[in-house]
Amino acid sequence: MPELPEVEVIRQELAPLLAGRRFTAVDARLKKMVLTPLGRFRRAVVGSRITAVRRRAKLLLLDLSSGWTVAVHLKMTGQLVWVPERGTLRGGGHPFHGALDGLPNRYSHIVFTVTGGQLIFNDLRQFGFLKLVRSDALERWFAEQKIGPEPLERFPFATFNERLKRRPRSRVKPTLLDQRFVAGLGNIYADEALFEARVRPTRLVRTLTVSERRALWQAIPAVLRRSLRHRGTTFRHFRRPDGQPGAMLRLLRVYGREGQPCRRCGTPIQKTRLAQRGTHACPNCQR
DNA sequence: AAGAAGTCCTGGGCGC
DNA sequence: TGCGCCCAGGACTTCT
Repeated sequence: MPELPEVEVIRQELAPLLAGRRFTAVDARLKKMVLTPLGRFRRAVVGSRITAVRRRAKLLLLDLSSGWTVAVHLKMTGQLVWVPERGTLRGGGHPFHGALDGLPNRYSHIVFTVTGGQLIFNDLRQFGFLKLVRSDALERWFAEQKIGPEPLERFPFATFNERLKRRPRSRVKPTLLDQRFVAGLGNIYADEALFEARVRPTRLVRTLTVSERRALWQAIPAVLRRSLRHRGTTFRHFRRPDGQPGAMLRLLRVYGREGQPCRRCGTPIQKTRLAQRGTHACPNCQR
């Protein structure tokens, strides 16, 4: 469930906490979470300094002084929590399934000891992963996966429209969710962007008018930036590195609002299933 | 080539 | 009170 804004919030908040610190130990309690052979992983990480904390798509990237980068994918329930040697975690009093109680706990699958604290990878559903990639081979790795353009960086309409033209027969929402089409959207912000652009999620790409394409192209970064300002959406599991939730949930316009009045026209928001995903839309203002 | 379905996994919420 | 079932969905794989 962490999508681009949530991963970016983690990056922004983790970067000053980790910059220049050194890994002194790695405790891989659940080995399958590390996609790299553990001996190699440990040799690259332990003793290395963290030189940068970056993000590409939904991947968080920890650049190390050893020339390696630890790529972290949180998938749906992953969390990266910073526990300082002295200090406390604030849960924020949000409804939560206990995954931050008493860290490290049964969901803490990887525990990094860092000078000054611990960096803990929690993941209730164990879908997330860590992978070691040579820093100078990262771009090649992204290219192999065909990860699409970053919507908050250079993202010209012409490129967006060209990409739409390549998949005329696809429905628009599955297209937005495809990381090869555009990087970083997940179920929440795909629904939010379609609402913002007043486009039905089931529309075939080839039927979108130029003004609808433009509206969608504008809506994507607008929705992501708005979430970023509010430090992301905490639906269940998303936590910032200090354990606090994001504040975007109550500002969402369609996601999670089935039956509630559309904020534009008052029509009850409908929830349907599209490509095996819960899909929220206003049946009146999305055409 | 697109789309449906299966896969990983746990806990919450529901009906009975 | 408790059991069985479905749902949540990121991204990959397999089948149609």
